[in-house]
Amino acid sequence: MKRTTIKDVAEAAGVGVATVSRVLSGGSASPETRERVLAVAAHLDYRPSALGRNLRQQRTGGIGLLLPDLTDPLYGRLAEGVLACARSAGEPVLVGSTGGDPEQESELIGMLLEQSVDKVVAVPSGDADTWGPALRTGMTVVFAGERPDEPTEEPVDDLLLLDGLRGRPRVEGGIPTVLADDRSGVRTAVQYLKGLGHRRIAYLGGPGHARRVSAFREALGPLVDDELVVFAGGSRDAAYAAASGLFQSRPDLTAVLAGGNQLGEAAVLAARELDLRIPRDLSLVMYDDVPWAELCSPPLTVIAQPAQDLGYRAAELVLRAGIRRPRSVLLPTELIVRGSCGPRR
Amino acid sequence: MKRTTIKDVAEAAGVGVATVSRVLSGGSASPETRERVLAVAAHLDYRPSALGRNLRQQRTGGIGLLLPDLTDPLYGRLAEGVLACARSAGEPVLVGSTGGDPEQESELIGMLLEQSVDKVVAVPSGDADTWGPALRTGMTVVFAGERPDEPTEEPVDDLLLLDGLRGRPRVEGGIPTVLADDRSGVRTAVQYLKGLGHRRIAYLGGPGHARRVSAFREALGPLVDDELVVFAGGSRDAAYAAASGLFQSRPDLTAVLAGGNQLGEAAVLAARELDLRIPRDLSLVMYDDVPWAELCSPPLTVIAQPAQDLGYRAAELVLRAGIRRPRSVLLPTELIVRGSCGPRR
DNA sequence: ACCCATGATGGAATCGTTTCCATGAAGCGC
DNA sequence: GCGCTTCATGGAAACGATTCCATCATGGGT
Repeated sequence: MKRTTIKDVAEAAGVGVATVSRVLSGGSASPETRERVLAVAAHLDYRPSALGRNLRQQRTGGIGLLLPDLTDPLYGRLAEGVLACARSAGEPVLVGSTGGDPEQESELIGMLLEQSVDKVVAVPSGDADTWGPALRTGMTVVFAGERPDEPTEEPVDDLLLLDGLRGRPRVEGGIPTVLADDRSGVRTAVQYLKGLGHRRIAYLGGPGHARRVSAFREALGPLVDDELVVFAGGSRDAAYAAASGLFQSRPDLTAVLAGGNQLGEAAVLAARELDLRIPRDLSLVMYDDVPWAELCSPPLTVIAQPAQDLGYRAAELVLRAGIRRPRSVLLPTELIVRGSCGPRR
Repeated sequence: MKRTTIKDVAEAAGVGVATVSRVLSGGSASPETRERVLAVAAHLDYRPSALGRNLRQQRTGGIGLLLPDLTDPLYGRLAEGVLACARSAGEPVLVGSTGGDPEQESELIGMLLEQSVDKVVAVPSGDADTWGPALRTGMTVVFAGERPDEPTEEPVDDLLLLDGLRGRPRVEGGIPTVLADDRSGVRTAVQYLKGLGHRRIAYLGGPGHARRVSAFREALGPLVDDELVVFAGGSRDAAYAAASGLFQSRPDLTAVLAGGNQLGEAAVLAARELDLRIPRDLSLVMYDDVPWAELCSPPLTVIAQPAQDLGYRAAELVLRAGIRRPRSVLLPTELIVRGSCGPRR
């Protein structure tokens, strides 16, 4: 049950190991030697061991993928994107799910470090401190879908960051990031709701929503009401509690923008529980298009992000790093109007 | 930017590399040496390279995870289970998504082989041929959630297999498998529907549903109508087409069991399109509980599988293999009654 | 006082691959 | 025919860890 090594192939073909290695990695060799080696290798079903190669070359092929939760369809799609890109490049993918916890994230980074994985795509939960060690050892990191919260949230800062997206060094230390254009997505949704006559619009947010919230405030302008911007923790229960609390404390609101699909779920559930009819009593726009949005009755109006592309592009960036200095990318979002929004009652 | 190696630690601590290795892996060493080495290692932020270790030990820690599609919440949960178990064991996880295609599965197995991953949890798409190479090289494989289709589907065979679940060698060559108890899940659902008075009950199935279908036939007994057992390919479109075709060709059916959440989705959509009201015109039971099942209106009655446990147990088995010869496991399913089933109209 | 057991320690081999370098042969121009 | 270049080729080093084995010191028993 021993693995066949390059040495076995070399012996069987009557050549040296160096020659086998060259043939297999495309180096120069005489046609007849090449043919013989190839034949023998195929016959012995030889597969070069990635372990030996990586150890020698001081680089592990393979990319790491860190995200908060594979259960969330958004991240599931993102992961599929990364997997698709990695597969076409023939690279293995190591995944870890952080549960949104910076500490677990940090632990998982440690594991990747131990595995000598030097290319990572991450939906970050932690901040600069969490990612410092990774960067210091020379890991190539690309963030996808999220970006570590900035210490300050002033609009001017955010504008600078957007500017950075067009090529300037990033505030986080130049980590390239693939994001959906939340700003424009939120703006479109808010304007749509405004156009329907809504004035008291709430934002139901989760962790890491600094960008979306600031876009929300900006789009709403003078209409913004701080009481209508609420945050829930990461869990389903917290989301439900937040939604329910919001609807009960402010029965005057007529529209709500849920910042993620779990929050949207919570909003639908809470509304049903409180006998608020959608869209008659309450208009709802949910961030992220998921299959069940169409199954809901009424079907939910959503802001769709190209989740799979997010992952694919991020993986592309991380693989190309070194060849070309990676730049950040902003992908478009789309407002998909279904049936969960109506005119202000 | 060079990695700090065991040699660096050894020099800095004024000892030999062997001593460092021993200290770090719990071998014997004098207290003061141990302390000094530990201090130096911590100070240099030393992490042993998994590459070196694995190469030497001829075994890669780390487990491979192969499943059809991370986008499907069922597999997402299963993956989270595997990840949770792996994390608690400190093992990295390599994932691949096969798209349900045996050829891609085979390719991914090849990649795992190259990476010297010798422990794999898989939701298999291919058959014995696909998995032969993996087994021949001594990989420890555990199947989860699915089992490769048997060449024959005779009930007697199936009974033998169930028997096998209690500990006898399996037909596939003894690969341990962690399954949800589909047989009992389907039976419960069918009896529930029968109890509501339904007689013409359809099964809407997908690839790899041999077990569920045979359980369905068995539970339905003489009521079974071959025209009411339809299969769709893996895609959403195929599922929708199958559901729509079924409803149109047999308007006399009064209940349907959808064999997976994508099929359930398709059924809800098709029913809506054809103006069939659930549950008035049509009762629906869906396999697998997903968050949106509760959001649907009416909320869907489902057969819940412990997807996360499936993954966790499978990972446990694959990690324990060698210590204890792994046995197959059957986990219970549960019928969750919500609002999508009514009495026969 | 001597010898043996015990335990700490470091050197060196090893895992499978890539890659540098030396060797030898062959081809070519003069 | 000689010397040069060019090319195929194989030996050996290197990667970073573990582990076998030899060495050395110490301590206890006789």
